Amino acid sequence: MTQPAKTPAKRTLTLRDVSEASGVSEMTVSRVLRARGDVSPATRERVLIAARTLGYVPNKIAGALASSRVNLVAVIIPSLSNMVFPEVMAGIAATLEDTGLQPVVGVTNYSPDREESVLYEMLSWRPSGVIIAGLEHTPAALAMLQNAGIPIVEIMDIDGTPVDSAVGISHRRAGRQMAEAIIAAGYRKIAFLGTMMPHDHRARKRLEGFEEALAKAGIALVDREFYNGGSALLKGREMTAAVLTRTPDVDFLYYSNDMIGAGGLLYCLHLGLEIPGKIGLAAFNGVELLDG
Amino acid sequence: MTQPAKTPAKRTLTLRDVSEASGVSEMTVSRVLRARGDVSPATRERVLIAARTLGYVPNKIAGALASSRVNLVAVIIPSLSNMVFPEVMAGIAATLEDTGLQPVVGVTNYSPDREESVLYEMLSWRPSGVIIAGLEHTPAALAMLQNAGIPIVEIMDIDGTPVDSAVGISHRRAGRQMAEAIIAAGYRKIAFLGTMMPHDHRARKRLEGFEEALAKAGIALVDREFYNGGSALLKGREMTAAVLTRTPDVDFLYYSNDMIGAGGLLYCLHLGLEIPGKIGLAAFNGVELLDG
DNA sequence: CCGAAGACTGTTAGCGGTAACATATCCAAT
DNA sequence: ATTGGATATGTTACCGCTAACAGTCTTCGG
Repeated sequence: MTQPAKTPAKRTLTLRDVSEASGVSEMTVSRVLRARGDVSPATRERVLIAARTLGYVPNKIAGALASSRVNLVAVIIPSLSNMVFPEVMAGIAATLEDTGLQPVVGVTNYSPDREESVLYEMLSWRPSGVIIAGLEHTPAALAMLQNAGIPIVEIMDIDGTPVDSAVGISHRRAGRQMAEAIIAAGYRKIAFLGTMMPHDHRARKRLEGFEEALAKAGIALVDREFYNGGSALLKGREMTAAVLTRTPDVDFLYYSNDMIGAGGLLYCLHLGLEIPGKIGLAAFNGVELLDG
Repeated sequence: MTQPAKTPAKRTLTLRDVSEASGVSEMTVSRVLRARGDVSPATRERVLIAARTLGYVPNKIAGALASSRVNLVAVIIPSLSNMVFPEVMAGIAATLEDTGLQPVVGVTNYSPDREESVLYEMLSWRPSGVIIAGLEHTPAALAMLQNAGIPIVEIMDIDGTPVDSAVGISHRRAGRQMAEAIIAAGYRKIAFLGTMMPHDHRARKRLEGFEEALAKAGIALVDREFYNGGSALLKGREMTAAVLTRTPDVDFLYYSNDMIGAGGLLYCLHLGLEIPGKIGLAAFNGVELLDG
């Protein structure tokens, strides 16, 4: 079986190929391609042309091993199906844009065990840093984070103790403030509609803060409806229908996330309910929508 | 400056550390950790305990270099802010789940140049395969894909020629069928609301197919409204308002994506427009919503 | 009791780059 | 002319791990 001359047996290219094609040492090629150290313009040109002609793509695996420098940042989040996370990703990507760092996403599906294994997998690529959502981790995950010897940033929550540093908001406080605003607006028959995920600690903390503030005002939730799965308009409709049927005198619907909130809003409009007169709605996270 | 005995200067651990701690060769440790080859149960146990005690995390960079095997699959998509893409990601992740392969996402923001550089960056990690959205790429990107020597799958579109293999739907045909259905339902004053992204080829093809079918029925769009940016409820409202003001007699609104469609639907409901009597709406992609 | 066939473990030689140092070259300053 | 210091390029020794092969030690049939 012969290869046609035009397809030269396609071995993957190495620095050596470029070096031979341009008549300089591998080291010089390496310097050109990384724009490091002094290389004469003429040589640089020759090398670049050779590399481009051959279609050489550097092998970062070898480079990273040799230099023990990796331009990757591990980003570990619970999900992509709630728009908050893609938004956070976009923010991270934008920030890293001109640092030479590259985010690599890992998704845990709100499972602590998956978080642990995703983290292990990511750390085995020796990233320069870790950005991870939340402050709650398995003991093994915590140990890995502590021993990784790289910067660790825990995001989107500050109600707890960070391994290294944490940025984000207090969800407990957000829940409290939401409750206070709702009470101040005069609503009293308040229902909660949101995620049941046992491991969505941020949602849990918001609800805790919310109920705490309600309790302080001597109010309890008149109804609550939980669900599993991503945030979706349809879910919001269904859940709203369920609550309105079960508890017709409810006067406020508090959603744990924006998308089901929007679904609920759609449903209420559909029913012709007067908003915010007859019934009020609020949700957390806020796709830019509002002004029901 | 001395280190306290408890914090032993934290060098990063290697196979050698585990090998010394368990009294076997590095090779044997390697075999245990990869569950490859024969190792006696007793030895395996000792090694695993040592590894766990030390908190050893293998270095995949070195492993990949030595074995030239990488368990990564590059996934290149235009955006994360349109829910289609996170959904596709979830599907890919689920499929790869038990193959030992791991998806790595790259986002291009619909820019061909960014696609090219993201691809370059990804290929430099020598992934086992590439999954990339769309069939339109820069010449350089095409060359890289062709020369990578790994499986390339172009997804979400089949209106064109794939480098290797393509899976997805024909957006041109989808656009045509949508138009035909709308015409069949009796609507005639049809407006288009959607993305202006010059490089969203799928949206473009849908619109082309749509107009093609309209033309065949002797109909032209009565209005069109374009925008930039992610799909968002608010945008849908604004655009819908603009169209309804500019072209009051419009009887059908065709949105290029589901989220702005939902925003438009909200707005129409808000106005109290009768749907689908007075005005019809349709959108592409479909977050599970429907039944306006 | 010997040799062959497992079963287990060790040794050696890279994988494809880069850090660090060594070696030219060339030119200005003495 | 000599020298010192840029400037430009090459050499060497790994980075941490694994493929391939080379033992060593049992076990077992004849």
